[in-house]
Amino acid sequence: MSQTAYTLQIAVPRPLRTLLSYSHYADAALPVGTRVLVPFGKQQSVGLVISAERAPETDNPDAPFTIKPVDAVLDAMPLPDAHLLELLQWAARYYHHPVGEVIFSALPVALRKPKPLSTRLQKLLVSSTPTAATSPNPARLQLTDEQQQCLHYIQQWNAQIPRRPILLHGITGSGKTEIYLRLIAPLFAAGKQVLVIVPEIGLTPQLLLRFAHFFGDTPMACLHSGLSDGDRLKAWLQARSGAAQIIIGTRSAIFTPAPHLALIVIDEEHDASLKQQEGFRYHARDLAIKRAQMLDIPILMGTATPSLEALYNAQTSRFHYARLERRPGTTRKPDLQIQDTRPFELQAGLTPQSLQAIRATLARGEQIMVFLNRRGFAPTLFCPSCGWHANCDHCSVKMTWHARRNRLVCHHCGAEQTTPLHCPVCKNPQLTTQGQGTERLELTLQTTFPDALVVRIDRDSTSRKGQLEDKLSTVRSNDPLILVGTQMLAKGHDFPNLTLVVIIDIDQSLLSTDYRALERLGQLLVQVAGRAGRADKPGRVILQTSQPDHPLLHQLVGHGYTPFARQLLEDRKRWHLPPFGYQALIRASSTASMEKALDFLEHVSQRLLAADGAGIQRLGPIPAPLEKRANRYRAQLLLGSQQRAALHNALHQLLQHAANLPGRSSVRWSIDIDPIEFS
DNA sequence: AGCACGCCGACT
DNA sequence: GTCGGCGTGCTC
Repeated sequence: MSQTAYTLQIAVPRPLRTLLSYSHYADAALPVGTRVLVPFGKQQSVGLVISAERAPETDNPDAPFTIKPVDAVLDAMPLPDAHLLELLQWAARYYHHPVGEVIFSALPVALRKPKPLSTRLQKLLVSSTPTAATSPNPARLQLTDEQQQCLHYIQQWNAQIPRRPILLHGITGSGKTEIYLRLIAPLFAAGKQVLVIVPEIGLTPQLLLRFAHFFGDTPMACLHSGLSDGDRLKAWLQARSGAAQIIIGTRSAIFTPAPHLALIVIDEEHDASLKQQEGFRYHARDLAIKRAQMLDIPILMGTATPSLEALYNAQTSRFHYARLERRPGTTRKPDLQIQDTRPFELQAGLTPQSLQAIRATLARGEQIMVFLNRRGFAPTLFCPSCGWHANCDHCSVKMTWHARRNRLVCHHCGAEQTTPLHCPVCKNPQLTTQGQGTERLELTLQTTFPDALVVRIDRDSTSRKGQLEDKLSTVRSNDPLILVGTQMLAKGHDFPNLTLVVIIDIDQSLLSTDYRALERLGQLLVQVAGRAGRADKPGRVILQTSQPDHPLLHQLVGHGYTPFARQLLEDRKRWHLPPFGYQALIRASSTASMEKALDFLEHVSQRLLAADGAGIQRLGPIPAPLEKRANRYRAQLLLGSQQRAALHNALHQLLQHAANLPGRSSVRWSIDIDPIEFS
């Protein structure tokens, strides 16, 4: 039997911006997505077939390289399917990231090595015709009229062509999950699959429980960071085969293959953890929208605090927009008030009114949360006599003092050192701490309220396994207590007896130069405030600040999130900032000096100007807000344009030359499309 | 990313 | 004279 010669385009997991050509002799073309082993320079590499076509009869005599044959075919069938590969290639172009790195970073780690799938795991791949799923658990809540109405709208929209993504803006506790469940349930009888993306808060145990309870024994695959490589691969293969009908996971789960995918749900659409902040910097929400569009399936994004991008898309009718404004069971919204800290001598970081409110709440047998987004005891250790501050040796930041461990810790690089007994400069033995951290807050609250139970929840107090669960169950016992915590407490948890939230130290965000800081603060405040007053008890939220007259803070407190966000959008429009303009951030870092990083970006900037980038606004190069981190000097160049295409064309041209930009070897550099983090 | 090649400083 | 530093180039 004569075999046919094929030319394959192969992606390899290296920072190459092209595919490589290999030859292969076989009876039939290898399917797209098949893993192969290929010769690569002096080494071998795993590779993935992107295309296969019949090789020309005669070799091109002046080809710039010789085409080598693949060494081996690793699997009997393709792993990512054709649709997923198309999405990944689109993402590689959009994010200007090397295609092989994009593709392989989307695969489970176990598939990045040149090792064939074991026969045991191959069995998981055998495409199962999904059996008619058991009907969902009938133990369901009755929908409220508002929820019913909302569900009805969404179902109508989903029947319309062309489709639009749907933004579900529902206040905390309004029952967004109920809507998700009822949209998902009808899909299973037809053997369909659904993909649910959640933020990384321990994979939202309550959401997971809710799903498990509602859908009974419908096969579910969970993909989160706690999984071992083996378990992750298994879950992935079950989704790939069609056997797992509910696929629920964090950011990277957006790359799970699902042949019968019929709906994508993005929970907490506004959440920053949906954007990868290293390497291939994709946004899972945006890729989900693209994926749904490619498959022509519905996509639903839920949140209590929509991103400005999503709100703008709703305003301009690119998204459908549904609202849930009522909490079932209670009618009262929490009472929000701003508290000026300036006239008072703070005790434990709290104003007399806040302390009084805490005392009264404890007396009623209810719970309080004091929210402070800074862990440790004190953010500064300094010498009052000569002014020395404990700085990190590796970063341009002050170190945080942790009392329990009696150590200085850098929250940026993790470096630790023992607390000095004297000032290293003037030998003064009286070193002083300054500022508030959750550790100090816990201690001072305990001293102020000696009879109260004080529970602290932050990264430091929950690092041991089971510790977080223990603390959460203490809170859920509903005994009166004071909860002290960071970010970790902002979302996903439901504490029925919590009726007072005190938020302290938000001044940093109000004064920040980062144009996204206020949006994030607004989202955080609303999310934290949403913890107060569940069930039948009214909630109260006290916002301590030394900027009580900040107009946007008033907007938020007085009129709520939507007018606040509209105001922010007006500002963004005026300055042509996203979503009214498009941005890309080029970062460079050097171990040698700031100069090196800035020089490199200066070359980048010149190249852009010389190329078609004349219409691109350039801000920088400038040192990054965090100038030095983990021994690397960091600089950035921010690019902006009102035309997305113009920006992307300029970047594309720039990258043609990226391989020979001067200084490229001594700096580490990266491109961030649609950046949301500027530090 | 890895790996080789190449061109200058301080070693037996 | 050569060992090895890392700046540069290449992988079908």
